[in-house]
Amino acid sequence: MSSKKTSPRRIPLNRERVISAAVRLADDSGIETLSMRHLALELGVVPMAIYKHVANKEELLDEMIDAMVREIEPLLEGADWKSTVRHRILWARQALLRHPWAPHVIESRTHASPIVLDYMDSLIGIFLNAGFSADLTHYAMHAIGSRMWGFIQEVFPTPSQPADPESLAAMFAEYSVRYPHIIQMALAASHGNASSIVAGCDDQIEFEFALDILLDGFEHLHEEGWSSTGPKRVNNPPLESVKRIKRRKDPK
Amino acid sequence: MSSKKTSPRRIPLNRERVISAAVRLADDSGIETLSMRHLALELGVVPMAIYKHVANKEELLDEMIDAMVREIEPLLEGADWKSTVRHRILWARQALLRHPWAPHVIESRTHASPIVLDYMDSLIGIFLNAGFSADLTHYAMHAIGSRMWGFIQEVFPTPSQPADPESLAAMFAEYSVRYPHIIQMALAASHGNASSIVAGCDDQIEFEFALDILLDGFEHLHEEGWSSTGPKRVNNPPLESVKRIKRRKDPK
DNA sequence: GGGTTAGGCGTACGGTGTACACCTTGAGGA
DNA sequence: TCCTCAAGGTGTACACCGTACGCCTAACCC
Repeated sequence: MSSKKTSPRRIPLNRERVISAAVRLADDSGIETLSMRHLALELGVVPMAIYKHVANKEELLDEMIDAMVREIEPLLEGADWKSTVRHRILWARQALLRHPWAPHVIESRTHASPIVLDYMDSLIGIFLNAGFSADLTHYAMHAIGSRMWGFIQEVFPTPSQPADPESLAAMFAEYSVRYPHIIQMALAASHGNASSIVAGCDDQIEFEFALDILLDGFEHLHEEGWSSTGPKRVNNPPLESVKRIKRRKDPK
Repeated sequence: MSSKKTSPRRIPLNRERVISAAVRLADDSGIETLSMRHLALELGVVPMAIYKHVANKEELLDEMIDAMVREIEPLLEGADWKSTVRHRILWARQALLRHPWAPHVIESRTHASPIVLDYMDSLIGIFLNAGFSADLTHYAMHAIGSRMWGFIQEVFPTPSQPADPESLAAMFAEYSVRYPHIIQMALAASHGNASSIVAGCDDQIEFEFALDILLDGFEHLHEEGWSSTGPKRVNNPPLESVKRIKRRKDPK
């Protein structure tokens, strides 16, 4: 057909193609099936070929997180700190929802890349530019924790329910006596519909619930001149939060 | 020497010994070196011998978490809900600090064991018995997230610093221009001592900081009759938190 | 004393990340 | 036109992992 020169020549791999293929593979098939061998298969290449573009798997995972962070929208200008932070984090959440593997990978990182540091720096800057003390900003950042990346740790997902109705009813009955509070709470979450207990959670609402409690808390502490070494001066009767948050010993 | 009957007979393995050896190995050498082969070596036994007492590694990890949860002190009676929850969680934190591997393992669990469900049920019970609606309790539990286990997600730990002073100074200078806000915050955290930026964090204080903001937030919402479907009736001018926390669309 | 069985042993398989040596190919210079 | 060189794909091999499967031994019970 065509000349031998052009047709069988494969377009060469490069770093970007490796990374985007890894992201796509993790998006589609889950992070647990992302092995160097699978990725190589996907790229039509032998496993070791990947190592010509990426030092090792850890570096590949680092790059995947960078790619995700780059999807987070830039700051909106001119708004107050609270809605700026809020929008930023909810945008991060949108980016993260496209990549379900991201929380797990983020948790396994041992260091932050420049891209990640840029993101954190700009988030910190929102607080500082709003007049927050560096002290309070520091604590606020820790309190936000993984929320700054748009996720919270959903440890121990709700147990899987049996499919057939009768064993589901049996399980429900057993749980009702052994874990009455869990059942009571779960029923409220699913609006009293026992058959859809698991489906009752709305991740977005739950996420914003805790986020807003924290932002409101930061706001109060900021207004009252909070400091980690104890309240400096409090004109009004101190709020519960100000009384509470100070140095403490172990619960023992 | 002694009779052949008694001396060479090894005390047989059992489930408890396997689990406690695994916990000890993870405590001492880190979770990443806890392989079935290493554990077998530790027990003076061949790897496959372990499988006579534990179905597989996942079950072993489940049991390790159960062992950790059992170390959490029982509820103290008679106190108000807030300090009960607070003490409970700070106790959980104490148990967890003895086992640095626990957060990572907890995150990797796919289902909750009866022991874990017991713990969650009793925690939920504190809220419900204090008159919290099941609705608010549900959201509060999600907001607490991994804090109920005594940890928060410290994603991206502070980058490791070079040991020798001059390259540390160079790194500091580079960071100061590229990540000015991070440096400003870090300096405050280490009380202005640039040489101990990393050591500046006090995990316990940070943990209690966010915990107390959340508990105070729950308290306010409870007092004001919060509901996930919107505030039912608010006599006083609504707090910022009440105005804020209601159904919202995506940030888009 | 014969059978049963709990529990430790040995081998083997398929998976992983990746070190290392080799080979192919296209580009650039003489 | 030929040689050289480096970028990049290939193949083999190693150490590690979890664990399936079959065997063997010792203690116990009838």
